[in-house]
Amino acid sequence: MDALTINEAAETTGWSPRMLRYIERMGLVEPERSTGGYRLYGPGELQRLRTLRELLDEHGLALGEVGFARRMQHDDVLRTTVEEWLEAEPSRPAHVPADDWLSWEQDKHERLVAEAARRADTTASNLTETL
Amino acid sequence: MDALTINEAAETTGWSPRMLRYIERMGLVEPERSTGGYRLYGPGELQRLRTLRELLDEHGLALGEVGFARRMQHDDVLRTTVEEWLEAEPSRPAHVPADDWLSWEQDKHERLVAEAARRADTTASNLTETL
DNA sequence: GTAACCTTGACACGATCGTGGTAAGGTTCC
DNA sequence: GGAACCTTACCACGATCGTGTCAAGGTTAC
Repeated sequence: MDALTINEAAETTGWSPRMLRYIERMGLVEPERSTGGYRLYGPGELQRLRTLRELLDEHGLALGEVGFARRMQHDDVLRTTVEEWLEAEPSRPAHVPADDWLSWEQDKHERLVAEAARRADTTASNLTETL
Repeated sequence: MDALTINEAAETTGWSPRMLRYIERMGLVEPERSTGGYRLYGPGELQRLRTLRELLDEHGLALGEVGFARRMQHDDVLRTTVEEWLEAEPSRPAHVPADDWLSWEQDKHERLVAEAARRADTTASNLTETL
């Protein structure tokens, strides 16, 4: 048998059986089922469960957040709507008189992007090291 | 003065003052400050607050979810890592031995992280130009 | 200069999340 | 056919989220 039942999968992945059902219910890892309804975890699902744990630990994420990311990826309308709202962040209606405000927004944007670059850099080297 | 204080902004947007502070704390709408520290909501912020309400209502989202989307947008490593994990979901190569598949995943990880760092860099210079 | 407004911080409280347990019943396999 | 496993469906419980309210003190504007 090249597929594990839920307790075996729990054993090798470190998740509890309870959590495996929870993870499935929010669409993160959905194993095949036997004819009788048993969950059958193949190598792909097991690998996915292990990397899911790393994903959460490394970035301090919650399961619900990954579930939301998945929802955004699958729902085009949701994704584009959220992205549009976020892109309007340096919100600048054409007729704004305050020069100060504009330059401040500019500064903030520079700070944010610079920080992202810095963080991306350090984390990247950390990751390639530990691999 | 063409900017509203927090209570006035609450009045016209339908959010409570408490919620405006909460929204600011998770980086969704960050108003300017007066010299004395008062929040000053300009037309851009007010518009953003109203569309935020629509965004939540239309898609049944929570503030924390939009905050997470923003975090993903600003943190390139986080975004690529989550997207990579999600993309492994649907068409996992069915007959590839587990070892091959794993190393293939790791290669992809390295490529994506390196790309993220590079893009964060170039995007920064692009932005400062176009502003 | 004072009334009205704002600031941060703390306590509170229902709702949801992450997690465990248990019960009643079906499946696998020797 | 029976032991060991699985299923779904509940109840529970601490932690966090979304939101309100209050207190002590600083700011604004007339």
